[in-house]
Amino acid sequence: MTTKKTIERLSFYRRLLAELRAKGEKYVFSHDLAAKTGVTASQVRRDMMAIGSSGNSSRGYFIADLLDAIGRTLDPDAPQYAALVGVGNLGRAIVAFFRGRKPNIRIKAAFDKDPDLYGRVIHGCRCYPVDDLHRVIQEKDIELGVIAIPATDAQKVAEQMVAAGVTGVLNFAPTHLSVEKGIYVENIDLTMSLEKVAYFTRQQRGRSKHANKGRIAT
Amino acid sequence: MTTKKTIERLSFYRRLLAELRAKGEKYVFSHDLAAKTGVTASQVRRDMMAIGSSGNSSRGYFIADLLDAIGRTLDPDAPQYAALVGVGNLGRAIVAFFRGRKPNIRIKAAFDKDPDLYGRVIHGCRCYPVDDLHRVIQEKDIELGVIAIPATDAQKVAEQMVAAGVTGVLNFAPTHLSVEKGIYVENIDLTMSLEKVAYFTRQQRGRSKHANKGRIAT
DNA sequence: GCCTGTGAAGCTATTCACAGCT
DNA sequence: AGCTGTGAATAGCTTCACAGGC
Repeated sequence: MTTKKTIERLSFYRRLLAELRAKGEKYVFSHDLAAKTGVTASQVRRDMMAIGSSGNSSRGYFIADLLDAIGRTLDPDAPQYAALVGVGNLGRAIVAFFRGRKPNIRIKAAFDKDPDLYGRVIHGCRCYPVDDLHRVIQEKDIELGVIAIPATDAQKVAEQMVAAGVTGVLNFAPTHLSVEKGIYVENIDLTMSLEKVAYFTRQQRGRSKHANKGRIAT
Repeated sequence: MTTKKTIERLSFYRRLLAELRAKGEKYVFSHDLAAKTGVTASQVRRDMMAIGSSGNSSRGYFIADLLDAIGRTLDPDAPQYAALVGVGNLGRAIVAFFRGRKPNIRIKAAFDKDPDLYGRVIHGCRCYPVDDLHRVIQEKDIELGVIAIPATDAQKVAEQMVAAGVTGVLNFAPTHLSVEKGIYVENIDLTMSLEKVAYFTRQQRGRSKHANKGRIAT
């Protein structure tokens, strides 16, 4: 089975592999990839197994094969569209960040309650009033939602999105979204992450042994 | 032991508890907190145990006690300062986001290689050239770093930060930072998170059973 | 000799289930 | 009756270690 943690690492390996390919490399050993991504060699091999990719004892893994296999797992066959709610500082940064990055996963509409934004195009993405959320999501065939608004309004917006047909949400609001089964929610909580860094940094003051290095943000 | 996952949940419980307190509530049961945060009641009780907080069978947990105990665990005794590198869209959003949010964890300086920014104050945070990184980090007694620059430059900047005395890093660059033991690194990878949402959303198309709800971004 | 693929072992995290309290 | 605290059970994830291949 392709588990959550494996999916995260695949996304990570892929970037590395793409770099290697760009450098003209053809093959890679599990321990190379491991060293570059900060995981163990066994882990890399297990992950490759999980996506049905296999290497060869003398040359390691064939990079083109790996990239194909990872693509088959991670990339949608048909494009998937996302809508963002909350065109504040964070929302704009998110739109800018994803612009053109993944051709098959695109933020196609942005919503906000500030009327000054209606009709404006922010980093290539058109803004709509939240009232049009249902209509626009359905018209544009959007299935992913990105929530970048204060915690107080997040639950309501999530419900509206789901009602309109969204089945996966990336939530930046520091609150638990309660949604029906079958809707996938991924949370990114900036405050929590910073608190975590601050906490473990304090823990490590002095005794620098058994370092508890954070990994890929899961 | 207070493990990584527990720390994440504590940060989360705290927000809920603060809201409850604001509403005038005095006590809370583990299953209430559980329902509101999307974890199980046992989990809540285990977490409270981990920070040495205990409840009472008839009223549940005393909210003020929990908040104290969580604060003792999560909050630094003395303020901890952070520096951000990369005053692009994302960097600005991060600075704006944290501004005034945690009095004891503050972003005190921002660095960028764009000379137009030098001396400017972005969302209350002064910008410096990256060349001044070492000096400013030492002068301002900064121990946390936030990296919001492209992957290509991230490793180099991380090394400079560590050399200047930073011991914990929040990394938004989609790359593995290789740092010496004893330095804590927490990664937030936006591309990966969106890919993950897209992936699991596809998995759930059709069969909506055994929903694989994402939790707190770990 | 050094690599992959993988069963088995080892860890870590979560949930169960129930004794004990109020 | 319904809650907390917690040993024991379970589930999930990672690493070990080694057989087999080039």
